[in-house]
Amino acid sequence: MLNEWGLMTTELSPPAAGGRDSVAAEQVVAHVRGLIERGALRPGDRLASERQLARDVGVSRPSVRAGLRSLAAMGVVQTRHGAGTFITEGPPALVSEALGLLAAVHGIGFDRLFEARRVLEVGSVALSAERATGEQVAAMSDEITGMYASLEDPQAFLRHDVRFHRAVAVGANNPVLGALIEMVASLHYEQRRVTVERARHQLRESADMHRRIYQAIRTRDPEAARAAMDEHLRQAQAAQASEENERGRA
Amino acid sequence: MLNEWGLMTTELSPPAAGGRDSVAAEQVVAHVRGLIERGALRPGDRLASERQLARDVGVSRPSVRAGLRSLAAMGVVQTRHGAGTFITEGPPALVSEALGLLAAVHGIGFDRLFEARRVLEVGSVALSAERATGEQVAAMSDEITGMYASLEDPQAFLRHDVRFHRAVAVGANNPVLGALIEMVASLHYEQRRVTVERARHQLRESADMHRRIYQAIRTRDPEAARAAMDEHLRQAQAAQASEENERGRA
DNA sequence: GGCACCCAGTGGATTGACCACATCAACCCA
DNA sequence: TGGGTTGATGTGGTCAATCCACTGGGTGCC
Repeated sequence: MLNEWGLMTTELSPPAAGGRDSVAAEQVVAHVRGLIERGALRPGDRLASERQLARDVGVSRPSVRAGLRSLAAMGVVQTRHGAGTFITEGPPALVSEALGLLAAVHGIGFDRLFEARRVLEVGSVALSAERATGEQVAAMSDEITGMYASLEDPQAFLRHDVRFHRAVAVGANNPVLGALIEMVASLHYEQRRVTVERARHQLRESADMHRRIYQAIRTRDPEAARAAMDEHLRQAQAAQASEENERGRA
Repeated sequence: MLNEWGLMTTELSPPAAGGRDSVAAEQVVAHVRGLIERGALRPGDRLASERQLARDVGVSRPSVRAGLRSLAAMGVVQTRHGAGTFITEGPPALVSEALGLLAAVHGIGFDRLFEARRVLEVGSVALSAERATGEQVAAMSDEITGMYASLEDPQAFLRHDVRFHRAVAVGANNPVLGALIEMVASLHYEQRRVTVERARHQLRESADMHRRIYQAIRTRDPEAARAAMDEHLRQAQAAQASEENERGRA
């Protein structure tokens, strides 16, 4: 699919992307992809055993394992020792480890990651204000309530925070945006588990901020929702940055 | 790292040893990740040979290959037969095949993909209007010029189209956004190579549209840039959708 | 009927061997 | 002397055979 570089190889700009990998393993990937595209494999379904796949595709078992490992690294399948290999279940999700490694390789700072998240979530909240169902809006409301109820428990507060943002993404009814947001945001969660403890006194302010976002969605006002989310994330980014600096001095 | 496992294997003699999942290959990934995070591996660098890595990490060569295959599937490394394994060079990029498979598994339509791209590019063009360097703006201008010069050559036009959008993403100076946009947009290119041929008579209109985006960036007007890009992509999405329908009837 | 156990099937990992490819240096010929 | 050829060497790609660890369900015992 991506191999049509005939379009773009004209200059240096595009990723050189030459190295075509192993044929045998790619045959396995193509085989599974075919089954998926034909609808023969759905989320949660179990693939044939490695030994059986080897016979089906006509390659050795190590090659089958290589192909399945590629699919697993892309988050398409999950393997359970002794049980089998299964199409990944649950909401569409990309492997955030890939983004983490990409950031490490290119020395990408936390601010750039946060900025990308802001673009995604600001766009997403506008869609959510336009088309979130009553049920989805109610789910957001629940998390806001949970935040106000957890002002003395940072870890619980963070849990509701995360789930509110997830609910907003779900309300946008776009699984691609949802997967992208989750991939970027998941790189923040770990760090925030630490920082939220020291931000105890800011929890009320944060809850108010989230409530403003919620109300904009509730009243179907995309522009207000966009503005509120933008302000919230800019503020959160600044807070995280100052935390970063303090840790740097310590 | 190795000592830890050495201890465990000695204790493995009694059948009670606690189970670990798929360790060997992950050790390789962790090893390479460590080298990257320590700055010992930079883009373009060659990793140690598989046989050497096997000795370094203390696992077999197939396990090394499994780990490297995971990293390759995530786009972190590229393997060249007979030459070695290298840290992926060029601008930061994610593997779009993963997104394609994700879309196939969950039956995600083209409109959702296009919508995600719109969110990303609209946000990106605003940043680009704020902070693109003179050199970057000039690069965009070149592509606009190229588009007007290629009104009779759809394939060349498309090349400039793609490169203009890339230039805008680069101007945003956010490698994460750039990688995300490229991942989503690359799923469109293949299809557009076909559709652009039949849209010959719309090329001038498309060029005008792009020029409007460019001028908004040139005059440092993020809101105008955002609006122009939004309109452009909504229109492109609609055009593609109608093409889709026609192909369905044919 | 309930429980423990066992076993067939599955993925995980290793060894060893062989093949295909890329690279470069030594070589040979013009 | 110069340039093309060729071979050695090291690399990744593939395979076969084998054993280990785990899961899940069935079987037999209590």
